[in-house]
Amino acid sequence: MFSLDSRSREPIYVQLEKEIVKFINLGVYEADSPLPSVRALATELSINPNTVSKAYKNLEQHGIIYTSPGKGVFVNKTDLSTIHREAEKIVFAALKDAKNAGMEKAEVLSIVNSVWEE
Amino acid sequence: MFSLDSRSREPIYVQLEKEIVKFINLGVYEADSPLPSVRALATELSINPNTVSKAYKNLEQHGIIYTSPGKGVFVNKTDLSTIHREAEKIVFAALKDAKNAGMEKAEVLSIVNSVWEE
Amino acid sequence: MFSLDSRSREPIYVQLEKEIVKFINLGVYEADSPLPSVRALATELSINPNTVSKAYKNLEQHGIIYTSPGKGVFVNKTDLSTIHREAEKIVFAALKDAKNAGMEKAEVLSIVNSVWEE
Amino acid sequence: MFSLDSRSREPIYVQLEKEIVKFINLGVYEADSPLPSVRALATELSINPNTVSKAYKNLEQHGIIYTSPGKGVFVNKTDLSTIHREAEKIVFAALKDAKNAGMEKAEVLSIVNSVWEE
DNA sequence: GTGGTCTAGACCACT
DNA sequence: GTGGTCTAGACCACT
Repeated sequence: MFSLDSRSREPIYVQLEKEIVKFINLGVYEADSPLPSVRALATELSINPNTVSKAYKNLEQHGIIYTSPGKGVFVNKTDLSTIHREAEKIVFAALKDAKNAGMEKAEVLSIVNSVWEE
Repeated sequence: MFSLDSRSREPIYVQLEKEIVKFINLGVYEADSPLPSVRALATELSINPNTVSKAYKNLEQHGIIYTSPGKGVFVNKTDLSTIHREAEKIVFAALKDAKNAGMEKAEVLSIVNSVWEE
Repeated sequence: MFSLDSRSREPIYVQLEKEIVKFINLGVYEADSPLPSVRALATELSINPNTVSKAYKNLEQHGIIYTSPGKGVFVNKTDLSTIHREAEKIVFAALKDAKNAGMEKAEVLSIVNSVWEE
Repeated sequence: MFSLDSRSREPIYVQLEKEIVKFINLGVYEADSPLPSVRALATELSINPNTVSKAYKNLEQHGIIYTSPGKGVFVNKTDLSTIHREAEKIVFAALKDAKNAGMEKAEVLSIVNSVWEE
């Protein structure tokens, strides 16, 4: 299931959001598939229900999932454009910082390859 | 001088570290050049001396600068290998996340170009 | 609990770091044990939370503890190699100074015995 | 002449004191030998005269040198007992810390040998 | 509740 | 003048 790293500095709810988006992209969840309930997921991942709630709420605001009160949480028809735009911003910022830190274009390209060739 | 964005989510001391590294990479500061004193820089940037101190201390731990209490802060013979390795990690993580978020390799390459061609 | 000497020339945060490492070595804290919270320890030791934070942050940089913001501070799987190397450097420097100050090898050996025989 | 390291965290005046004591121990300076004047030494070492003054003053308080107003600074009949006792304290403290940090007796002995065998 | 960031301000050692 | 330590206190994000 979703893998989280409690030792990481990245907030748990952010990790969880990324994992869910990843699973949707991998096709594990299709449109209208149900996601685990807040309680169930919290128990399974041994984290605070508030943390799951926060992740779900954020994903809902991005239009990635929707909640049907009394029924549960479901995956939306996949429109990942907001997620996309955010990812672009993050990549852009990371690359700009890397350039300022003296990284060469060739280095970045080799990292890009290592990530996308695997 | 160093440009900071107080409204950014990124801590001021982190922004300051990046700015200083950038300036060193640009050749503005050479080995053994003095950096502005903690107090002077704090006044100029309208931030607290402790915040400047924190940035300087972190840069010192990365071996980028050295500080002589009573004399000031100086740029080290530039060994940016640790900074390099950190930048690599950050870029790697950002790209992995972007891939998981559904970003295509072509998209990243175009971002890489936009950053390095400027 | 941890004993500190506010009149010592040694900074409180350094004393605190040494005390914590000592306790870990004594087996008082095992891997993943929680350390007292920043606030709790500050109150108990009658020092400022920032001072505790500083000690914790340094120990984290040495890989001895890890901290999950929102959850607490925990002992890492004990890899004390960096601490070891630092202790070696300090001992080496102290002995070299002692030799230069005219101390005889026999004297040092008797000090070594007095420390390790207890 | 005396070697100082401006990058070290150890105050310059302390380094200077140690160097002078070392030279006396090595027999470079005998009883009643003149030491360089404050000004001359400050110029030669490119440091602040106040720093030299401070070192001389401390050595005088330890009975290691004496100043003859109008004549200069001279080495005393060598009674290094206070220096000795201080070195002992420092070594003792360093070894106690090292023990608490998990260092084994055997390790220390090998360090002792490496320092005294050379 | 938890730790992280930042400010304001004091005091100290060193040059 | 310089940086280092420490306190007091506010505010924020995360669980």
